Amino acid sequence: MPELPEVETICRGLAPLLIGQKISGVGHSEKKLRMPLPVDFQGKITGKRIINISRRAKYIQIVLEDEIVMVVHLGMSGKLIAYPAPPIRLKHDHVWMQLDNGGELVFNDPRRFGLVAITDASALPRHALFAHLGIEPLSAEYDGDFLYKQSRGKKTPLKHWLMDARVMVGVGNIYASESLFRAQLSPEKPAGSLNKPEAKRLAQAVKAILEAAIASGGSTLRDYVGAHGDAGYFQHHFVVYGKEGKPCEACGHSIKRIIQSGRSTFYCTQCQH
DNA sequence: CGGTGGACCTGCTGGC
DNA sequence: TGCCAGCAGGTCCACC
Repeated sequence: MPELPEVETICRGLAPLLIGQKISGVGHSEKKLRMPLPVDFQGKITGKRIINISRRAKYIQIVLEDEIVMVVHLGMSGKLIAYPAPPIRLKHDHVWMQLDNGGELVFNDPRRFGLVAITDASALPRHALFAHLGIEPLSAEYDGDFLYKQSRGKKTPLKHWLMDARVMVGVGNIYASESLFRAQLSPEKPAGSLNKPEAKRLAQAVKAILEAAIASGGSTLRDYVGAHGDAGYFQHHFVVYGKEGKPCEACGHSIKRIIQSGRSTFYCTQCQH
């Protein structure tokens, strides 16, 4: 479901609602998520105060007192919502945490590709979920030179390469297509065939798309909502994603949909090479 | 090692 | 109206 801009939006929305609150009670379903909940999940977080909220890749990190970090990944369909008062239990609610201001933080995920984990802050970088993650695309180190070097020798199509979290994190199916259109690069072009100007264009395009999406509060397609349960609106700015058969806004040529690694890719065969 | 394809889930939509 | 194929914003793992 959510890519970097959606996760970032959720973190920014949750921070003022959660920081300083104490988790006074915890409940959970018995359904298996991508990973089982930690042993003694309730015991590990009950009574802890929330110190900070941050994002790494598509993971939400909720830092608790005593150097404990609760990690939440939303998978394809997850939501993490802070309610001002205890809500009615919904189908697919998997974890709910009462806060000492009377509110409740709820993780709901119909498809259960998401997860909730607990780790020590000091162990976080070496945690299996984080150890092999690539660069943050909004960091200063992410630039044309980086992409050029990383892509040498790679035959992988650009679209798939952009979504490889071992190279760079946060770019998913929507923003990969949108970024490649902006960079005027074909999703089928082998990553290793990028020249330096193309790599620079791609780095700038990815940053620009992600930043614009964050500024719009992310994209709401089916069911993504932010921390307050509200929708983003970057979907209205999609240029190619979901636009199969529609005219390219640059040249008027019909937008094409292809399948790459089992996922839909949208692009303009006239503008992108 | 690199690349592909499937697995993990539920829910919604569109075509018949 | 009902049914079913196809599709969905992610990640991991087995296999060639």
